[in-house]
Amino acid sequence: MKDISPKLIELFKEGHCTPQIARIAKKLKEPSTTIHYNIKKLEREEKIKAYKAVFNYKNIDEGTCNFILANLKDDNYGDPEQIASEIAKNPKVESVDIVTGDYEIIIKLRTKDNDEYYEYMKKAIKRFGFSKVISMTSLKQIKTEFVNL
Amino acid sequence: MKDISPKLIELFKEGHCTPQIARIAKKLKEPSTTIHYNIKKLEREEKIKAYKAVFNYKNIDEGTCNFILANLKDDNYGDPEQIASEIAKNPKVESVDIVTGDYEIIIKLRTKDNDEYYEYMKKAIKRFGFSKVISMTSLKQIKTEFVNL
DNA sequence: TCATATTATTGAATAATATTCAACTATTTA
DNA sequence: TAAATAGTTGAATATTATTCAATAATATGA
Repeated sequence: MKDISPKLIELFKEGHCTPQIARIAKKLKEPSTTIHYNIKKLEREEKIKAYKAVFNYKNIDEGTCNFILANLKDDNYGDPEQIASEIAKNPKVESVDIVTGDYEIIIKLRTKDNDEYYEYMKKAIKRFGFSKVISMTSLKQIKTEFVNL
Repeated sequence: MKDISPKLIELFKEGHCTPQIARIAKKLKEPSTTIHYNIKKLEREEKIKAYKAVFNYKNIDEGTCNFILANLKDDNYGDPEQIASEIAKNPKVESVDIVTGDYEIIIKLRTKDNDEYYEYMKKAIKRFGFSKVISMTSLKQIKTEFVNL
């Protein structure tokens, strides 16, 4: 047995997919060469970043989802981008934004359960120098990544 | 001229992509039939929801991104899911979650600019019966949908 | 424990699909 | 309005996914 699934999930989170030209062509009632041309154009213009999969996170051991609003300690206040890039490296982190308002950073984090979430927070507060932090746990996800659940 | 791009972007937001089995096979150094089998298994088990594109939103007229935290008026308080589903229908809405904490709903909204954002808010507050609302504008996106920008 | 059933792996054959190409059309530019 | 550029398209080709059948590994149950 070759436990390939976790590797596939990892690859699919970021890319390793490709457009279905024939199906789109049929749907839009255009020749597939026309669709092909237009997709390549979108890619050339860098409008498309990646082709990837969206998961039923409950079914892949990432059933817990939290929005974390954080402030940085004064030491790091000047360079939030650097910190944000570090945060982004974690594969459990779905998104990282630097935002306006009472908090500087919003992290969307997907973990297996509350234990894993707690472990993340414990380390993150120390490592990234968060000062004020609040979390909002997603009780119900209606739409993610533009996909209705 | 056939202005196909907007239609493609719409389709790619939700799906119309497919895995690149051959490339994954090469990467993982496994036969493509093995990769194929394992992907189909993930789909059968409903672990994969969709295959879609991620965009450089700045390049597709969705350069403005806001996190909206909202409370519902007492009238709707009992059925936030119904409201959330309505909110999710808007293609500018990337995600909708019902969450713990001071606010009931988090919306991630992508608009062309602040004007479009303002128009959305004006209508949304009325239509969905938001009471307290705060917005956090994303000044810099480091990672979205698991994809580093 | 061992027989049987189920699940997983894989190479070879086939079917489906993307890609290239060249001719043509529409649009933009100067 | 001529020339250049960008977009459309059918036919040919190259890639790739899919099916299939054989085999191997693992799980199940008496």
